[in-house]
Amino acid sequence: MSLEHAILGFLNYGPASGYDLKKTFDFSVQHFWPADQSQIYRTLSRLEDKGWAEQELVEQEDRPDRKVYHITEAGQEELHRWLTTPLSPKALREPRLIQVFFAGQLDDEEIIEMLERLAVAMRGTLARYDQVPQESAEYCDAVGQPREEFFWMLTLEWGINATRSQLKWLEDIIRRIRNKEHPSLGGEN
Amino acid sequence: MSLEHAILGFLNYGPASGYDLKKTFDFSVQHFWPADQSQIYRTLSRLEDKGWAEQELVEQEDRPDRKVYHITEAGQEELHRWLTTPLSPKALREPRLIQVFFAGQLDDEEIIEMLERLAVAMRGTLARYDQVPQESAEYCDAVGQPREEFFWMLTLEWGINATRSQLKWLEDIIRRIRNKEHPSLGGEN
DNA sequence: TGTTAATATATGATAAGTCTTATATGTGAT
DNA sequence: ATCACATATAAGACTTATCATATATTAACA
Repeated sequence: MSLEHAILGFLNYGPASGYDLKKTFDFSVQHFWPADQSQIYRTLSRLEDKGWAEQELVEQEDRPDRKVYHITEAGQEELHRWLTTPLSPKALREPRLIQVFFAGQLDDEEIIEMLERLAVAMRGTLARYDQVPQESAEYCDAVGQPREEFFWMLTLEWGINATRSQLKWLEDIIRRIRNKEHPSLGGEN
Repeated sequence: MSLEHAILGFLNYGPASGYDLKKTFDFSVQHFWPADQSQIYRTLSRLEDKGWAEQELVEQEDRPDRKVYHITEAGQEELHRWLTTPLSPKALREPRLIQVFFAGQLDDEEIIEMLERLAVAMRGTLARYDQVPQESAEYCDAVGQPREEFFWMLTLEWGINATRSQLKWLEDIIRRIRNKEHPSLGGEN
């Protein structure tokens, strides 16, 4: 399971509470792996059950007590094992492509609307990617590991690259449909 | 939920049983939406509960009886509604990027191994994409709708385009790491 | 004769993720 | 004085997906 290992990955940088982790997810990997708050807490206790993390209660006076988790040796081994294990292709799902696959059942105007909406969403994604380096700069500084930062930026590059190439393709498709370079609804074209 | 609507999409081409649908999924959308057999059957009965599909028992003498499902008017409306509704960005998950994100925790050899393995998987995906047109030709002929075929081929193009651009990016990264253009483990680079 | 594959459907157990709500405290703004 | 917000954790209900297994029939194959 990916969330388990993503959490182990972050714990390997240093101890953290569920609350910390939620924030970390939201400004680092949120664009390719959004994490639910309650799922983070549940996963943390599962990590403890498996012996991959240990809990430490940190009492606070002005705020609610924190449960800070540390990665264990077994956890580090598991993280390393997972990082060097290929993911099954079943893990990959593209719900947007299902919409494209069945788009022929819509009329041309609706299709163009749908594809334009996809394009708008992608341009939004690209705009958000521009913000990520600023947002995560603080965290990068805190961790202060240039090697880590290199790979974080790689995932950003991946996202930007993938989104750009998909957007280009999308724009081409919209153009082709606008030019009626496709079989029409009910026609034999 | 995407599986529900993907099934509605296929039922909109014509009646089908769970068994038929499993085969249809396996040679059409399997590369971006693998479907579990038992999940297909459960989803079919859910579609019936919701009034989006109707069951018809087709008795057979030499083989087990079939439960053939037809889409209803309500089902067609729901399909249309879904096709024209934007998907939430939460639906998108890239487990591979989690591995890249934490790759800095591996040593350089392991990273290159991991990335090479990703590249091999992607080349395999590209090779499989080449087969899809042949595999689905039979189904396309059966449905005989050139408009549908156009959009099916679009999803293929999308997949090929996305995989190619990601592979190119990956190869560039591997080259950069081989050239030591990244901060080293434990170093201050 | 026994085995495997294809046809056809389905349940049970489990895993993983989402959405809502609850609880408790402190701070700053209106 | 109250309202919203930040800090902090967590359970309940539900949805969706996966994995293993069960059942029943026929045909091909060794």
